[in-house]
Amino acid sequence: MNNISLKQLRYFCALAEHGHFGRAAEVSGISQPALSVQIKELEIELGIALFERSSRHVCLTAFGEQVTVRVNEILRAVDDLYDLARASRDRLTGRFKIGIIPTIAPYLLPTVLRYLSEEYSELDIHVRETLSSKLINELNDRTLDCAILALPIGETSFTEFPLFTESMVLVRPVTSEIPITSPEQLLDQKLLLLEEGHCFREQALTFCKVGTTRPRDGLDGSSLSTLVQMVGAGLGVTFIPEMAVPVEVGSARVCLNRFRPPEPGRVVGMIWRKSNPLASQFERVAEIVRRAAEYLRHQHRSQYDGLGI
Amino acid sequence: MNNISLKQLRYFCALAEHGHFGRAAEVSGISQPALSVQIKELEIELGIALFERSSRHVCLTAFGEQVTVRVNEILRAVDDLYDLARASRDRLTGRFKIGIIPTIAPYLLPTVLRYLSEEYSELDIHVRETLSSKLINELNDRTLDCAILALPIGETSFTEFPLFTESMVLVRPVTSEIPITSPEQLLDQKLLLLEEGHCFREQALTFCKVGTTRPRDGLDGSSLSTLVQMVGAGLGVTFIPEMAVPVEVGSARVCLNRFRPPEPGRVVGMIWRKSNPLASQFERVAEIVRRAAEYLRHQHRSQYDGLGI
DNA sequence: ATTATTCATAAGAAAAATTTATTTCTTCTA
DNA sequence: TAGAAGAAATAAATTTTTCTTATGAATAAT
Repeated sequence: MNNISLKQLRYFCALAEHGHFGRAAEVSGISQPALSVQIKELEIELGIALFERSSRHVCLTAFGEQVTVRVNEILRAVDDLYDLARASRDRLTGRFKIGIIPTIAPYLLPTVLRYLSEEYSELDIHVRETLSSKLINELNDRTLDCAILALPIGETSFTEFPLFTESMVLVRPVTSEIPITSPEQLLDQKLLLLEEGHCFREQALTFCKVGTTRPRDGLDGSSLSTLVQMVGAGLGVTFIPEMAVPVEVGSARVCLNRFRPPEPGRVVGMIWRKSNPLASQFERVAEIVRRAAEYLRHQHRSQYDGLGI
Repeated sequence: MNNISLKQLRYFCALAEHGHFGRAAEVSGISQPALSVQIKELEIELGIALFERSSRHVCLTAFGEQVTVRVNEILRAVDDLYDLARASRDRLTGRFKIGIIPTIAPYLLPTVLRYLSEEYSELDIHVRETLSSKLINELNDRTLDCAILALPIGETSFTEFPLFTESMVLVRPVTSEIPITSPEQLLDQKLLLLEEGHCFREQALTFCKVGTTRPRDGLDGSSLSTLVQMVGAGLGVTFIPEMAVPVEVGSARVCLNRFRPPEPGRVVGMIWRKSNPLASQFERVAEIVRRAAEYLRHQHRSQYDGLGI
């Protein structure tokens, strides 16, 4: 019930090369008898002689010659594994699946992808955009490697890496003259929100000190873009995250207001499974994402000016 | 100074397939701890994790996935070695180098090659035609696998396999009316011989009871064909081996005479190194050569009729 | 003949792989 | 929330494999 071993194959190559048991053994760092035995074992295992021994020379049989070619390929392939490992150890390679929530994706993703592919040229990046809860499931399923979403998640199996803090901005019709005195008051001005499931919805409601359970009046939008357009049409007011402002507020006839500190907002971060062996690599990835976000924020900071509430 | 082993790679594949240490171990016919240890060793050796372990699942890392493909190829290549061995064990394959002396080659070779390639379709046959002494050197050098020549050689390191006995035939000009009473007498009729080195020359001289050392008169020919043509031109007489008759005696104006039994002749046989692992195969080869020669002899037996001396 | 070279074999030693038993951690359940 | 069950890691002991040293046998060189 024995089997060919790589050791035997390496010994075989040494002997094929040197044509001399003693020398091949020396090169292989073992004694001559050890080599003799292993070669013999290999021949027994294959059931056919690899070498022709005579007192003066040791040389390959025709079969041995055929084997040499193949064995060299095998050993090269094995050595390639080491190379592959070395390459993978230092830098992320292969497929990399990143999840991101819809209230961040459109604004952050273009820059992040640019930054990432600059840093990891060989990385095959796949993006999945969906709600936090699904991202978390997919992370647990190993369908995703990491996800960018609002912290905290509160699962002990994940590492949470905070990227940046993002303020909420109030979006009102340009015609609106009503002064705002308190967050709660906004509810009376028809607060438009994202559909159930979006964490940003919950964050907005929390800010307004309203429980999630309270029934809404059915004006939920499926995207921030839709919400802003609705506000522009005078249907109500809404919040959007700071980062969405440059993209969503352009054509719409709305005005923006920042809040007085402490501004309402959320922590956006990256998470991954603690058990993922690439965990250490992910910190580098997260850092790149952070820088991408910082760059974006810097770009846009000047483009609008809000009034404190 | 440890190294990857094929065992580890097989275990790796089992685990990659089953995603469960216990089950993979069972399939591999070892205990779970043994598998755990070997996988860990492999990961340590590569310096990077192959699997992501968590309480519920064991699954490949991105790196592990890359490795799977390569390892499968490696294991397949190793298994191919077994197949190759099995194929080579029962039948001769690969390159097969056969030597043959010039006084046999042209007559025997076409038939032998046909017979051989019929029997061993995958055999890559190389032929070397030269003098016995060179053939023997090349056999010792392992440049040749076997040789067909006149026996005996008298080297203990070779196996001598007799193929057939071949008579010498006397070739005289058709005009010759001189009766031949003894072999010695032929020398006076200008005996034409092959150049120094050809064993057939020595065999002829031996028959005429003349030592090799005696200086010749410079009419040596380089081939049997030349000799026969010279005889036809009336320059003398010669011997040729029986087998050469159908090829060499056609256009030439010569007549042939067989000798009275016991006919002079030589034993043609095949030799190979005793140490060659394919020795057993060579007996089969020799048998095929023998059959080829027999066929030839049968074909030609009727084509001429000699007169006993 | 004698010596040297070279591979094979044998027996004991070292190293590696494996087993059983146990621990740790997580998840599932009552 | 305690406890049981499942799964992998670890530990210690054992078996298997590989290796080393010593020796033998065959052949070639002196």
